[in-house]
Amino acid sequence: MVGERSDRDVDRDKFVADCRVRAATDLFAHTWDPVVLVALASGSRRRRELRDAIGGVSDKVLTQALHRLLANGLIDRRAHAEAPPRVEYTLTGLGQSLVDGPMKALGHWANEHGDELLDAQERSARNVIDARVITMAT
Amino acid sequence: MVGERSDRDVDRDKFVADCRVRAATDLFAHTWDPVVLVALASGSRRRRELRDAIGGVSDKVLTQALHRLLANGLIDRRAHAEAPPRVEYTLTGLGQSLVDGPMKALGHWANEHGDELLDAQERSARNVIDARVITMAT
DNA sequence: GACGTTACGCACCGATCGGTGCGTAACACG
DNA sequence: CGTGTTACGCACCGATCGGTGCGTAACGTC
Repeated sequence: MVGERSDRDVDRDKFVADCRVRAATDLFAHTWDPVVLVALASGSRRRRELRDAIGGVSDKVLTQALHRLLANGLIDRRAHAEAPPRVEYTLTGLGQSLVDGPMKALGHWANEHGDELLDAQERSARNVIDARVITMAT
Repeated sequence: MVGERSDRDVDRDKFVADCRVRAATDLFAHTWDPVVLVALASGSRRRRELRDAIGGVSDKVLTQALHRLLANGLIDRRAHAEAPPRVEYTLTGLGQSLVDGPMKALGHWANEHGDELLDAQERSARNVIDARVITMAT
């Protein structure tokens, strides 16, 4: 969402209470962006290493994620003139601050309340299933 | 993303490093969900109040957001048998903990580093424009 | 000289996201 | 009895998301 900001977003920002926080939450909008950040939290990695470490990301989408993170100034890209090509991605100071602050807080919250969250999700999933069964039974 | 979890997600969870954190970041995946949460941080609100306070949300999408937040156990819904109908949405303990912890941290980060983020975004946007101008000029 | 590796790019695709517009049940008011 | 309000539901739509598959430039290896 961020990174493909259009001009009309300026208008939209008038309406939402705190557009700064909006810009921040948008950093989590894409599935793999936060995952890449935590993968880079332990140091710089090559593109292939990232892909393997994360697992389940398609090549194209990883590229897009890296492009967004670069555009947002959260990571750095260093290409070495070798063969086969070697490209290293690293957290910038900004990216590091995001990982150390909000994402760490999110991790703590997930550890403490993750079970509650999953329980609630399961419960509502069961309710949906129950409702489905009932409607099919009648 | 969460709330419409399919069965194959169980397979996917094997790959991603920390699926707890994934479940947490997914809470920010939908544009308006976090906004609704901060709107409810100051106390319970009616659906219409939410819509007006946020501004720019379509009626349908607000409903979907509320459904997800309910399914995730982050908010409560209390319907009063009146006319016109009156429905109050409130943060649950879980929702409150999410707002007080991670989202507050995100707010702090946005206040401190929001400008850096916007600067980086603007810079990359200008580069894209420049590249476009160059290609059009040639 | 064929083959593998790396880091991409590009075309195509189904699924999902968010928005618009319209309908509705229940009641209150004039 | 027509009008307004509230909290939805539903159909339709363009845009975007993430995935798959294929191509490629540059080099080392056998």
